[in-house]
Amino acid sequence: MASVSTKDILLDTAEKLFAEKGIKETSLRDITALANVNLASVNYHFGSKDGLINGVIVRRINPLNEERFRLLEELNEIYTEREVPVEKILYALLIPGIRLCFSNPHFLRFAGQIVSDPDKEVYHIFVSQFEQVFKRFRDAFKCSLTHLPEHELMWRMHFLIGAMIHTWTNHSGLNWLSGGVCKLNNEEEVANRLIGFCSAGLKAPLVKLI
Amino acid sequence: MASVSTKDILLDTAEKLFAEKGIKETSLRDITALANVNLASVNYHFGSKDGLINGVIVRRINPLNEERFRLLEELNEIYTEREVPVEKILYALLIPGIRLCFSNPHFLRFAGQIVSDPDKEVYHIFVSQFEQVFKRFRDAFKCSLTHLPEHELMWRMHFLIGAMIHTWTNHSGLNWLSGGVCKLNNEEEVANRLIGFCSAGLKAPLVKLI
DNA sequence: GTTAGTTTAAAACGATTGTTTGAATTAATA
DNA sequence: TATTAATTCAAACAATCGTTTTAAACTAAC
Repeated sequence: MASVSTKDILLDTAEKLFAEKGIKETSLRDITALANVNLASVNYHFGSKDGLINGVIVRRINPLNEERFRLLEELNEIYTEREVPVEKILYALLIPGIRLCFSNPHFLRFAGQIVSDPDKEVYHIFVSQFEQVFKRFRDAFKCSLTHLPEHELMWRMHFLIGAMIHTWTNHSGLNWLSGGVCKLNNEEEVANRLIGFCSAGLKAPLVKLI
Repeated sequence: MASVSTKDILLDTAEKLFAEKGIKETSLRDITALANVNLASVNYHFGSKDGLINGVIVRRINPLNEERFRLLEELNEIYTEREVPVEKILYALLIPGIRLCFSNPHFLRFAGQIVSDPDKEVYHIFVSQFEQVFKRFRDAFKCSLTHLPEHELMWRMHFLIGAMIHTWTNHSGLNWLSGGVCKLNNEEEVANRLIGFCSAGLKAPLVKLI
């Protein structure tokens, strides 16, 4: 009992292989072989491969979103009556994911695959979890960007979410594209750059539509 | 001969199904059944499934990138000696993809899957094609954002690429997240919003790193 | 009209997939 | 310790996959 359970070993190994090889490209035999457990244990503990995928998601997603909400709550307590700076809200939204990228390089690469997978019902599990986050932070931004029409705000949130997800999944790609110039030294540095970019985008003057 | 060739029917059908169901989730039998051609014709015309995937990519990628370069060249001819506005460069980079999204809703959803797929060698085909685009536009931005250190510029390009890809793959997701408020009326409108967001991000003041 | 090259047809191949089975083993309980 | 429940194990299952094969049909040039 003091030792790590088969269930946890499966979750860890699946998370790692899903991120490295892709979800569809990873067979249950790959996972159980690397985890040194029996093939049937996946169906025993999780019911199916989809159950395992689901298990990998929920283990990380809830703490991630709770941390976002906690940070946002902290801001509301500090900035009573005053306007919360956009950068602070962005920090609450973005830093939990970036921290997770550094502490666990696997999960959010795996998450990125899910977001761009059009078929899976797993996609809806993941995105529906994000719906609450989107709404809470939309309301927070609304209070600090009062001049911005709501649909314009949501467009811009859409773009920043794209930058966020791409940072999750492809930060090794930037190292390559930049010829090694852009390195990922620490999480605060990445967060600051992303926040700088996105806050400017959110605060941009309204575009004149033709 | 005047009729559409089997090869083209296969490319069209594969592109459509890859985008709708996912690459791994689409079997050659799915494709050939919908295309009303024989199963073996895939291997005859393309050698393998990977060959077909490759065919779907190269048919669209080259015209896309050529259009980007053409628009960039036009700018260089117009703005001789003068600084090219960042918005104009962004337009050259972004509008070909957005136009493709509207004229062909399938391909760039398919492309989004490839970008977030860590395993496939198809990924490298796709990304290596983008390497030239990245470098050409990096140099263009460099001339118009002279105060910005190169590595900072590349970070910001990384973020805008994320916003771009997310716009390709998930613009239906925004419609859903926004509760139908954000609609995709026409390509120029989407482009203007994305350009507004990204140009502000590129021109943002330098962040002070701790 | 014959022939050579190209394309399609139907069937089968071998490999891999997620899943299930039933016995063996371990752990927990009383 | 005896009994029960929980877990692990090796093996097999049925389905699906990409690919290959062999024959038939078609096209175009001589």
